Amino acid sequence: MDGTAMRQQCARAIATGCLDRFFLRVEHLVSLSDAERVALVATVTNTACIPPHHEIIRQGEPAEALRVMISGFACRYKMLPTGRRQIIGYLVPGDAFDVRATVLGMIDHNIGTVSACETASLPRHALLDHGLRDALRLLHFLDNAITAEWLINVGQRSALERIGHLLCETFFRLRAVGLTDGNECDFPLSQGELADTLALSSVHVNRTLMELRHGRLLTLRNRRLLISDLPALQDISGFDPSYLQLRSPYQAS
Amino acid sequence: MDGTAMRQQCARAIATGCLDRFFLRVEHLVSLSDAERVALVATVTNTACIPPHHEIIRQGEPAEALRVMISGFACRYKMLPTGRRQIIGYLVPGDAFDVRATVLGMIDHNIGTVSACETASLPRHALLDHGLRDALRLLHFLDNAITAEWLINVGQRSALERIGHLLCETFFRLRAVGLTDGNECDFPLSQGELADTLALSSVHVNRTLMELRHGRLLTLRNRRLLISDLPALQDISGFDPSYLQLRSPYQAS
DNA sequence: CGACATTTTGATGAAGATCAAACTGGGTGG
DNA sequence: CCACCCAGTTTGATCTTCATCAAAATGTCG
Repeated sequence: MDGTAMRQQCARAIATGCLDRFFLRVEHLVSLSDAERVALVATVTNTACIPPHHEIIRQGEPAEALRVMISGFACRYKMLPTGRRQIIGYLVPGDAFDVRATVLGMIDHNIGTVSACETASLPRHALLDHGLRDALRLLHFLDNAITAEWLINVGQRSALERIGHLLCETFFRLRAVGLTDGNECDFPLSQGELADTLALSSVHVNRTLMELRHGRLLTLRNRRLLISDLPALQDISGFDPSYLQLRSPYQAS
Repeated sequence: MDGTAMRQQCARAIATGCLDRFFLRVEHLVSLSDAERVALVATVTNTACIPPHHEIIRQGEPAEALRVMISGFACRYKMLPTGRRQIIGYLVPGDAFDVRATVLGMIDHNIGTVSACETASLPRHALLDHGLRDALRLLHFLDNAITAEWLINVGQRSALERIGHLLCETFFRLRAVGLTDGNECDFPLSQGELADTLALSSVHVNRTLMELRHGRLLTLRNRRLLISDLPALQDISGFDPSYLQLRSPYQAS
């Protein structure tokens, strides 16, 4: 159950496919050659497995390499002196932890796992390649766009809309890296975590989820999300995927 | 009263000091040589004066140059289909409109003036200089950090804390570019604009401002902000300026 | 099985929204 | 200089959404 031990223990070589989701993600933005992909996989210095509900990065900790999600869900968050927590973003497979860390040498928020996660580390020098450098910049722009959308979500939308919007967003992001199965996907967030994300109480999240279920829009059970009527869900939650910058087959609903 | 006409009319040469606030801002992050500063001023292609409450950039509009605020307040915002508006950031003198525009060729939100504004445009090629390129990257990181802080503000803080936090933030930002006068500064936002920023109703903003006034923390009158007790204001609003990345004399309270 | 986290349900309370109207104050034109 | 206008501010009354508190039900995993 000890995190450090667990990480070391799991730092076995992960198959060559460890960056596959990352490549899928990146190729929504730029094209990489086979040679570039192979070279990049070769630079992976470290892989780690982290158990669920475990802190990976503490705010301000030095972090020069770029870490990439291989599998699992993690979240960025900040704590307030009152003990309240605001989750400011999710990391899904293929996402980079924080592109800024490669410049600033640290991350200005905490990152913790939601489900069990595997990560890979790319050393800074591996990121200088032109195509990849551009892609990372665009990925960072995207983080930005998502945070702004969350601000709008929390600021202007009702509980029902907020939940619907987050579920749409996550579904689209997972679909973009090939992690959906029809209209289903993994969704390991507890209602308490949803609450910390959407600035609602977990009780209200619960009641709103039931409302969505009774409206036959979606079911969220056993860490699995099934969206029964995506267009309707997008409609009631005001979700427009264009800010996610996904390539066409995934862009449209 | 017509904006386009007004812009053309005002597109006179603005004195060589037009980037002074921008340089003050940038030099919190990197050092520029005199030569670099002179060269940069020489590349300014356009200056404009825009009247108050006027849209400058509409979402998606092409915008390749980097525009910089010379004077005045402007805001970034997005509209929802319901007609509600969320302001997602403010631009004060010395700020760049949107660093991403120089890469993406467009801005993904609207920008409008709050008070009358002057802006300068720097063509893309002028930004390749190494020191400045780094600075722009850091400025972009900063936009990020501010947006995340706003998400926390709207998500987790009470009306009183939210208003106090925004006022502290703005005061610090203005002080960093030499636009404060003791514990006073210009603050041209209406209560309705504060409401759209903080996700509150303007009625509630009004009542909360009075509460702050009665608590002898600050006065906001005639578009002018006077913070009577900055440490106390920071304290009640949970404001920690470190995310603004300002150099030391302005860093501490 | 038993401990523990998570979900569900109920009852009550509070922060802030909404609606409506009066008041203020600066700017304009006569 | 005054009358007027319009935007913004202030005040009051009422309503809604969501938070909080508490406890029961369900599920999970060693």
